[in-house]
Amino acid sequence: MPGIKDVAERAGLSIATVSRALSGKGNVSPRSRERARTAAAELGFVASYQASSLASGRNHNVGLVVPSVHRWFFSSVVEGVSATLLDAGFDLTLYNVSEGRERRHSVLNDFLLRKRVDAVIAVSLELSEAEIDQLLAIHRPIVGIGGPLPGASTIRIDDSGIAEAAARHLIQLGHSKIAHMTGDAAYDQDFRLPGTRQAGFKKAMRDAGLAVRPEWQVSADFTIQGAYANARQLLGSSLERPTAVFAASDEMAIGTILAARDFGLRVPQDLSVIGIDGHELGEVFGLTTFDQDARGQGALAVRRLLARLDGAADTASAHTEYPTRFVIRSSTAVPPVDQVPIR
Amino acid sequence: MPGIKDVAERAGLSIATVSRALSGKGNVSPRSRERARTAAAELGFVASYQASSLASGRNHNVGLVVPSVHRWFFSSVVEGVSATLLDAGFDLTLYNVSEGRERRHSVLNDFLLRKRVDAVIAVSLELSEAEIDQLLAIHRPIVGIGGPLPGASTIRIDDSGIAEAAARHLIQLGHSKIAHMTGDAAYDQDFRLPGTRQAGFKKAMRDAGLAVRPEWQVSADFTIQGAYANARQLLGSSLERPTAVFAASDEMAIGTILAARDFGLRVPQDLSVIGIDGHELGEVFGLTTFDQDARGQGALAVRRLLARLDGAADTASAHTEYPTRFVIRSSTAVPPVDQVPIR
DNA sequence: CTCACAGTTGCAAGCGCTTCCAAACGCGCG
DNA sequence: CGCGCGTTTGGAAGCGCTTGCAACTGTGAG
Repeated sequence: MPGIKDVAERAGLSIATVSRALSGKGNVSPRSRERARTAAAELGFVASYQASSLASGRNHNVGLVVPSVHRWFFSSVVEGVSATLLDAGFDLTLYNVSEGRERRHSVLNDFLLRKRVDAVIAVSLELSEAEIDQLLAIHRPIVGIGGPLPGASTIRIDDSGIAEAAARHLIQLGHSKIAHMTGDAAYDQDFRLPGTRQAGFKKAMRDAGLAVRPEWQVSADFTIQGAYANARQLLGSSLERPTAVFAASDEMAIGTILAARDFGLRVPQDLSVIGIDGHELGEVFGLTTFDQDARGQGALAVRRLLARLDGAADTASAHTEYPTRFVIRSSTAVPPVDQVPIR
Repeated sequence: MPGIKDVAERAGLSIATVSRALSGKGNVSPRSRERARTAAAELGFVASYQASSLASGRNHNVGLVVPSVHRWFFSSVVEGVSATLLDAGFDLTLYNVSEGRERRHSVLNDFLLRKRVDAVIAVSLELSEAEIDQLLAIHRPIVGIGGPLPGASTIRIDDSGIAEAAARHLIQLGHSKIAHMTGDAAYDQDFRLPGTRQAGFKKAMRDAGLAVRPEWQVSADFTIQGAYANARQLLGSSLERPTAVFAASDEMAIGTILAARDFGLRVPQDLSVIGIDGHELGEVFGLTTFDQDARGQGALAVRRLLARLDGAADTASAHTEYPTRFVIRSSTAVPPVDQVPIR
């Protein structure tokens, strides 16, 4: 395996000049640069990351911490991050901490601290103060996506505002019996967003003078199948049935639609359903939703990190509210006539 | 940020001894080991990966190349790989080469060759000879999952056998008008599996003396939404309709079921559908399928690599046929009576 | 023709570890 | 009590790059 020394010999240059020529830093005459380049190409030389990291302190590697890689939002972010990073010549080290708290602990402690990453992107992670301190202590740029991350730069959508708008959309259509499917309590430890979206929902209901019925507040694990099971409970119950469901994610909205179909409920004639995400599958179900461009959020996070690594003005605590797009499809409509508000 | 030197000072030992104590290699008295450990703990010292890699040649990092991170199979593999690797104290560098050929090229050339990874796992990548040579040239363990990878160790399921069994299942139920939804031709460049599964399907049909009608051979991009669109074409066509569909993946099977529902077709009364994968969503749709434990395949790949890194006997070209499990649910049944084979 | 200066280049000192080697040590045995 | 052996230890040489520094080159101005 060729080293920079071999390239230097072949090019008839010193190691130092070759290094500068290939890295693009420092002044090198066009002629030397060309020589170094061809020599490197001929030998198939690529600088060793570890050696150059060690010497320069720069790793060309960012760590991405996600709570799961299966759920739509996370895999979309991974995709956006990955593509942007690869373009910039950076490696992506993935830390999937789905297995719970200890795993996360060891990741934070043993892995991120090993100085292998130049920066870290944390997605939807609600960290303890101690964990945050630990992260900040390594003095590397951090950006959080989709969750609060005190002390770090964050990118997130207006969860509560969107939830409010979603509920309002249903209300304006004439619905008053609106159920909300939120994230599991178990998840709320990590992601505050279920709570935030729930808050937006409640606000809209309150503002409209509508009751938030506890029996219509259900939760699931953010997956289609989880939501499906719980929506069956909700819709199959002998109690009064809501005319609309606002699900905190598209996957849960889809699960709800599937459950509705099982009971012969037509969407939207018998039941309106609205989600949040912009899941690719939404189109198949005609799902009305708020499209949050998760890929784009990932890409933005990377761009921001790279800018900071390039010494951009300190945007350490820049908070971006990523825009969303309201996509009205066919899963929402006026409530069934025989069920207009009684009042 | 503390270095090994600080630990040595604090412990009253030499750098060399501390290194040995913490890495567990070489002889160190229990007393010194203990001292080194506590000193390291007190300082929060963690050895720098790049320095130790540079010195030792071992990286504690494996590269994972996947064609996508959205599709079920890949994200499941990522999960299995990630968990197993993290347990072993290894980092995972993710290369998502979904963006096509050039991206893949640059990944292979610039990234993997940078000697940052100790081993690589390539998922469903059909590589050119040159690319394979390149990979093998770095002299690192490689294992391929779900696709052929000449010269490397591979893990895969018996694609053609399973496909054959799936088709046979339909045939034994009495179906003769069987459609097959395979992977897009575009994908076949990368993954030979659509072709392999198709071959199994055709064999079963041939063996049963059944015709493989070209108009019932459709393909999609392996996603639910892609399959949905194409299944609508298939089922909505004015031509005769098949009584069963064998989809090369669960996601495509689900897309097919959704399309069937659109046309008022009941599954399985009017249409039987069978898939391959073991997708979590299969349960919601009562999908009959062959469960391939993708997570497990990822985990196995890692274990195999680690064994090789530990100097296990050369299993460089070990090929494992990963077992699958036939899961019969409610999406397959005898064909509708008014449509029994005409012959 | 000389001087100053900006643009190039090479030398060599690290970056923070691992590991070879030889020296120091402790022990049991003759 | 001394010797030899196996164990433990520290010194020091790298691993393959980057980069500060000083030396060098060529240019245009004086």
